[in-house]
Amino acid sequence: MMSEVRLRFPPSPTGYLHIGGARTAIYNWLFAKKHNATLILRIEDTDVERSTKDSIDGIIDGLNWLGINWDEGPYFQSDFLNEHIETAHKLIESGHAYKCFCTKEALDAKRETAVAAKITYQYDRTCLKLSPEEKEANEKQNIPYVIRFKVPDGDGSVVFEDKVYGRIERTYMDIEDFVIVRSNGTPLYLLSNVVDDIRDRITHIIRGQDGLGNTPRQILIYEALGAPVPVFSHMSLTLDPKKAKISKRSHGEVVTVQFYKENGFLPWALVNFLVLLGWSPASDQEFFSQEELIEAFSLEGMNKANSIFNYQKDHPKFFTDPKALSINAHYLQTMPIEELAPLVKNVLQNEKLWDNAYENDKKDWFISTIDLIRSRFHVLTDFAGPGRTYFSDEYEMDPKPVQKNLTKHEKIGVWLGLLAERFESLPDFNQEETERVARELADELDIKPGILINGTRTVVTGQAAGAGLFDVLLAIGRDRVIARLKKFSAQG
RNA sequence: GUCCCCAUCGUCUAGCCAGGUCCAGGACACCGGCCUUUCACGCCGGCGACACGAGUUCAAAUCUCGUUGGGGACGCCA
Repeated sequence: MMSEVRLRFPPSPTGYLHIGGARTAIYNWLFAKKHNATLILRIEDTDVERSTKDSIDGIIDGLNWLGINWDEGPYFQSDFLNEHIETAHKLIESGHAYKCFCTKEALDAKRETAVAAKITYQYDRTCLKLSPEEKEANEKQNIPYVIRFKVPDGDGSVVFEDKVYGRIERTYMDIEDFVIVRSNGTPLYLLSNVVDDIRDRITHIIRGQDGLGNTPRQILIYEALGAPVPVFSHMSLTLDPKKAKISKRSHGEVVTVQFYKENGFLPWALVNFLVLLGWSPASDQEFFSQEELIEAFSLEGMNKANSIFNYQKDHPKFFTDPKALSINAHYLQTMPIEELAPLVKNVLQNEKLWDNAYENDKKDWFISTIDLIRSRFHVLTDFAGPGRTYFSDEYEMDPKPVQKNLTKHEKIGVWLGLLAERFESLPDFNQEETERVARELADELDIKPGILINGTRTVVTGQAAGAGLFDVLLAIGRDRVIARLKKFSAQG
């Protein structure tokens, strides 16, 4: 019987889900799907000081939104504290760990001295060398102690085969006897994480490269416990354009998943973008359905070099990485329109632009209109921004086209008033007729048709860009077009 | 200070493991042209990279060593 493949995503709930964490979750999820494995969500909430309920909710909400589902959990690390402590005591009994009575102050002093002298600091094993009598005396006096893992002696080393980075070796001498239980009796990450992974029978660990340094120490714990060591895969990190690690603290909202949810991203587009940050398929395919991505995914395609999340603060055109935007636009413009409609509904509802008729009497109009205007849109929120003019009579006038297409022409008010009349007397308000009439009028007035056409676009939509004008006119509808033109003409 | 990792266009990357088909391919961005009534639509084109230095070899982006640069870890955080 083949042994079960099990993975986990273990966020610590000290903030919102950020794109780096999401990327880790996505890779674990893809690997799990690909190998028919079990994915576990485990909340590592043992840092009581910083863990919050809001953060847990935010992380779960973010994962749900992205469509990343898990098979077990969420489990909470804090539920297993006793097991972690028991394990530490087992390690003492088996000679793999020992009590250390050194005070934090004494240790800090030693460390500072070493740093000042530019000497590498490592715990000097003072307490390992304690005689049985001294130990007993310390214990009788109830001197607080931490539990340290005893790294094997000699010039051996820990070696493991990372699925991404290859063979990694770390000599015992380079590893100090690390603390696994605090003096207040609570366990530390290195220990808890391993104990939980053993209990959860985790076989594959996919995590950030910042965990690479922990791996040799964790392997030592697995070995001391006689537990099978999982397969490790470390992945490159996501950096900002200055090559600093991204964090909510220094980068703000742009690095949170929530931000993309609020700014009109399609969840799958974000997944698609994120997965390409540090991974590539064997082909040069860039857009994937979920099935295709699971099929294509392989650790082989992981890039060892860190990648940059290329967003420029205050960029006039791109509010996040341009590639993310272009991937989102691609999905927005090509996805089945019936799938897009409810998402647009949601955006319009949030802006109080929704009309229930869009799902009944005006359904055909609604569908054809969003299909028409989406070709220029990049994010869902565009439907309520530049797209607002289709759903409301109150819309912004972009000053640029106003200047270029209206203000520049003294008599434009009169001309557009005339055009409105022609539209009014048209037996049939369709594409051919509206265009014919507009061109005829331009001819009579001896002006270029573009003047009338661009002026109309500006008045009717407030925008410089958009679909073909005569399609736009039909979408907005005869009555509203005429009313808007007349209103402008009267003001002009 | 110690240890670990990495290095191809501005960005994401292909190619590297099995050296020649690579004066290095794709995508996004940028620039130009075309189309057009407009445009962050579409089409066509352009710009643009093997960090550096040695070595191995008939041949190196690909293998080796070094240099430089970058990142990460060294906590009674996770």
